[in-house]
Amino acid sequence: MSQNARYNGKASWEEWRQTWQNEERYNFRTIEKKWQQIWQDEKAYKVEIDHNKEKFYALVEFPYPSGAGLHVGHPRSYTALDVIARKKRMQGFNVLYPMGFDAFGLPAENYAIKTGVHPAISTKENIANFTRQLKSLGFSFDWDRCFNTCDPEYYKWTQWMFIQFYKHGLAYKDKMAINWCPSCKVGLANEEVVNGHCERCGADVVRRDKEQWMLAITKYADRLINDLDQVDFIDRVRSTQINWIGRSEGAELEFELTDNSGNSLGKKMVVYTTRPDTTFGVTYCVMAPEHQFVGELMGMFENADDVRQYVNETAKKSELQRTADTTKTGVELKGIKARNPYTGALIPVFISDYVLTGYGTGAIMAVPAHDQRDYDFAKVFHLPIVQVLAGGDISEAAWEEDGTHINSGFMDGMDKKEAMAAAIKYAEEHGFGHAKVNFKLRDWVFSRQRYWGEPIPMVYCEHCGWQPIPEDQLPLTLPEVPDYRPNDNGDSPLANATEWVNTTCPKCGGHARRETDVMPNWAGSSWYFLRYCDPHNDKEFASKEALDYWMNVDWYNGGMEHTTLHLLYSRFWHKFLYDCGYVPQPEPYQKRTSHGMILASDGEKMSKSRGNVVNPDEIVENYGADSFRLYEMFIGPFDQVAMWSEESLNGVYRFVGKVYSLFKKVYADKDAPMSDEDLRAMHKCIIEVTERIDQMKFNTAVSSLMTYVNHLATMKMIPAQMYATLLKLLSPFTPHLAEEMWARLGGKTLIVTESWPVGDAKLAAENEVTVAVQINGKMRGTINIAKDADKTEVEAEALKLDNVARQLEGKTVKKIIVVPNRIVNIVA
RNA sequence: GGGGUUGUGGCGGAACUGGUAGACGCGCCAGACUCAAAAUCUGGUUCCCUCGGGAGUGGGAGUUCGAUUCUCCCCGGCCCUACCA
Repeated sequence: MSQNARYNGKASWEEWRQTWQNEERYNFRTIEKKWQQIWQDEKAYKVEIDHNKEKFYALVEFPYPSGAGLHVGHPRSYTALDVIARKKRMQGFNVLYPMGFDAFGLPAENYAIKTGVHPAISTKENIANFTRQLKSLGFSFDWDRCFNTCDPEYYKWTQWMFIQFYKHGLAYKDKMAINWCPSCKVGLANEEVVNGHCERCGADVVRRDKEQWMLAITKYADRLINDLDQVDFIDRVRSTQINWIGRSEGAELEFELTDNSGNSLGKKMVVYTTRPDTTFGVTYCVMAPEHQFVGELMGMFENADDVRQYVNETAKKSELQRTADTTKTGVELKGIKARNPYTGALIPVFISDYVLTGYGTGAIMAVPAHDQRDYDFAKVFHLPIVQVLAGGDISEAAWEEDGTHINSGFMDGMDKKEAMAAAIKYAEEHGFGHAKVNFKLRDWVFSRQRYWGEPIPMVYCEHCGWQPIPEDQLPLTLPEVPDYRPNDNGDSPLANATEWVNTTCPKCGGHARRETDVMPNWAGSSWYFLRYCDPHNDKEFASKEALDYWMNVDWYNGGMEHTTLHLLYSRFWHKFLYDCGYVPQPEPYQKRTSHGMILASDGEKMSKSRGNVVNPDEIVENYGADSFRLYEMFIGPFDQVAMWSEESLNGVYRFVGKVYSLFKKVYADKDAPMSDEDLRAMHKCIIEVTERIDQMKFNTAVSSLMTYVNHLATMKMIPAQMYATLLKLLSPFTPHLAEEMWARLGGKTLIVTESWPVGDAKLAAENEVTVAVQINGKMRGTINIAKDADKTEVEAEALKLDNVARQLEGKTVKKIIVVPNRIVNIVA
């Protein structure tokens, strides 16, 4: 290591000392820059595979490099895992803590449309700015592994993986109603539609048919739920995922369609229900207006005009309009009936937009007595309501609780479980139905009619159909285009790059056209953690050796907002690669935690429009990176929302200054003795900080450090060991300060390379304890007594207290409860 | 409607498997230093009080010698999701 850099260019520690020994204030500006330079020059955080060491892979969600720069929310996650990574490193682990950029995305493209600046250029600038900001915070990333997803060397593999999906039949093209944003002129995934609005621009989303590439994530739905048992995800992430996948068990039942007299029309309407046991309460059926039978049977309907009109109205409605208004509307399909397969009864059939075409079979059997939506509909259309579950009063509302079956033929008297089994058995025996599991999860719409994304590596040949481009021709790079605007037909800007679009079929050599849609921005982030293992590999996305050594990710932290999208997609993607034999484990992340958002001091989300955004650069400039980091760890419970407070930040800043100034009291003699009390304070701090970092209780870990510093502050002189221990414990939080003071203390190596202190519980233990004395559960005083003192001795001491004697006057002691080292409760 | 999460001083928040509620920090008050201010340092700081005490962790009940912690009911905040049959 270059001693000069360490000693600010001086030849020796002694010479260097002359320059700072009279310094009053902690000059964080120069000191932080100095250490960042040293870490960079010495590649202090670079890691390689080392089979002699246990690995630890810490991961945070890589940012989208927006033009706005780093948000104070980013460092909450980054600092937390930096603290964990640094501690693990000092505990002897080979730690991989990488950073990169999720660089494809709409903002860069929208910016290009506005200004004409190519997304590649603005993205590059933004990445440079983000990198500068991240480096200014002293994170221990291995920068040699940094990459961004819009680099062809990276997306080459994203495209390669898409081809694997295609080859395994999991990528397919389908014409389907998609969410269409008329403002962005882009198809959106369900997940990108927020309350019927476009997630990005807020415009009303409408439905529109479009040929889309789809990824068959639903084929993995069961495994995405079941394999959660193999990993350690915090409860809310786990339950959110399960909820999103939305598994439900029920049955598909066939209802034969007939004319008014009960003559079969030769069509069987399949409905999905989670309660086949309630079929005796079915009084009508409903199909989605888009259901194929509606068109096919149009000629049968006596009120065909009304039906057509309703179908048209529904088609025009946006998602928002369709879901916002829960008043039931619909039209009866006059002229046809459905036959209840259990009872043989003929019941009316309706169409209504409360039945969705995308879930189940797009048709339902309605049980108004026991489903509120059916109940509401039945009230509007004056349909009979037949109770089949006992309990409740159905005169006002549906009874949605369980109850013994009544009016249910062979199921009478049964409970839910028995009746479900009986109903399904009956359906199977009579050949009109079977048990069926359904999911809310839909297949992943993988096409975007956009420019700034990975080109989908497929060509269409009139003779051979869709063909993947040969893998040795990857990457298929984005062509230059004159205009980034999607056209009103919904075609991608790539459609205008005629030369690029027209190509030859890899199979027959004839004329073919390239796919002009690009991938969604979730593509690149679905496997980036694999690339970190071996980022410069140009033969494979990562070598087997690297994947075997580094995977899984041991600890992944990120925002709750990515729980349903990124986290689910990347788990699916990884499972697919696992099935193909490309990665060693079925799950990518061993442990997933989530941090709370940082709100502005007014309790609102930080936003440009509110003008309450805190700029990290200013914080670093005014308080220093260490104070910033430490404050973000101290701000509150890590998993909960926190409000930014510059006053609290100032308190932490004072603490940093205090640690600096305590150095003046440090004994030159390293072997100076410590009192039992000092030893106790030190070991207590070691134990608490170590435990609390592991539990992500960073705020109380910092409290422990503060308590320890308060102890040091009361001492006249501080033994070097006590101060050195403080620096080591502090180093994950405030690495610059720790390095500087470590060097001033005479440390010849980076504190990063030192080992983490080990606490001794025996030394941390008090030998005298304060025991509370209560009478009837009320505090009346305390006694100081030897630890683990004899019960009778404790009782005797407690009774000796003046206050206790006074309170007990005229009362008889019935019982004395002694909790060792804690409490004495006298019951009188 | 469904799911999750949360409610403790003036504020952010501590409190291990039920055992001295308010750690730590902010703010505030007083003192020191200063012509003064900032910065820094020292002490105090849940509320009420007749200075004996009393009340107190959203509200109400319960279990217990003892409840912020466990059980039941009710009220509120925040986040996600939503006509998913």
